[in-house]
Amino acid sequence: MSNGKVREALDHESRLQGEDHQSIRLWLRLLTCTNMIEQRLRARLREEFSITLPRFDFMAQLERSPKGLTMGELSRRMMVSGGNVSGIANQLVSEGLINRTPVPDNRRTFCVKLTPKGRRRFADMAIAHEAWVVEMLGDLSPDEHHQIMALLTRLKAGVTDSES
Amino acid sequence: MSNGKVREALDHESRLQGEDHQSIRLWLRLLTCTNMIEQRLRARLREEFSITLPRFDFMAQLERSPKGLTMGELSRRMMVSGGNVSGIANQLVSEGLINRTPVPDNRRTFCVKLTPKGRRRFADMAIAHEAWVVEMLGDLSPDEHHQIMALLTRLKAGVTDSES
DNA sequence: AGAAAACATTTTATGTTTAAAATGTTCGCC
DNA sequence: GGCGAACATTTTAAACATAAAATGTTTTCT
Repeated sequence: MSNGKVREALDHESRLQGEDHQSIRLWLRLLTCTNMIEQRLRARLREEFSITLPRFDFMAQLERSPKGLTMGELSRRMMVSGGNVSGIANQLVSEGLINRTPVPDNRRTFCVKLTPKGRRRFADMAIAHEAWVVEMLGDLSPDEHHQIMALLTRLKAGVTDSES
Repeated sequence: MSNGKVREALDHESRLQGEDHQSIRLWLRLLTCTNMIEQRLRARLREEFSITLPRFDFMAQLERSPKGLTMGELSRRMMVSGGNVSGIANQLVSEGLINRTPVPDNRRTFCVKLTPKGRRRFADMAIAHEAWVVEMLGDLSPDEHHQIMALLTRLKAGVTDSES
């Protein structure tokens, strides 16, 4: 955070216009954009497919890894706690959309995969989901897409670096 | 969503490289960045001040509107459901950090404000919170800040427009 | 081999979030 | 004035999320 504290101390009043405040505004803007999109997707998935966003995300991770994933890997990729993944998995298993098979050479882990039924179900949803995202982000030109991706890459790296 | 469905039908395989997929990737990147920052802030607020992020956000909204806000307005600004705001408000009232006063000419609404105690409490947290955000986003130059803000503004507008 | 550390997952308890129903209030309109 | 629609909020039930403890498994070290 370099000079944040110093400026805070020296210049308490004009801080509201300073570059520190800029970071807050950027963070809030980022949060707003993400929340808007997320809520829209959540509502539509519920309306059209009666599914929740976490369950959809879970299935999306598996679709992207046809060979299957462990619970821990799913937890890491979805950035949620292990217990949470465990609960969602139970529901999807009971609906017959995924299965948990033991791994021969490591009895601690499960390999989680989409069932054929789960794959079919997900395929339908994915087409609609992609269309919704394209509809929301489609106003940006390919060039703008590139720019914002590049900047978010930089941002992500900065956040990662800043972990103590 | 323009030509998404058409390309899907004509070119099922190369779609993975297409511009539709680009939108998905951008959305996922956005989500990842936001989640990373959000989880970091959530953990630190809990460690240092034993407060949750929603409660902090609630107080931040009130700090920004010294004249007070209604529950509905808070719900809209925080982009969470009304019932949620109601629950958080109850907790903050019981801790003496906010108060809910009836509005004379409209008995449906409450005017919610920070108490002096709430204002003092928030001030401490806000300084630390701002430092954390600056630490995470501070790697970006002022120029990059501007660019990404401008692009997110465009993005936000596009999302808003696309609501049926 | 056997103890201890590390690991992967599940369970438990607590708390948050949401959608939808319920409650109470205001406004428009006849 | 009173009926009904729209409004603001709270309550309720179900889903989701987390941290911490518990369970069972593997690895490491001696």
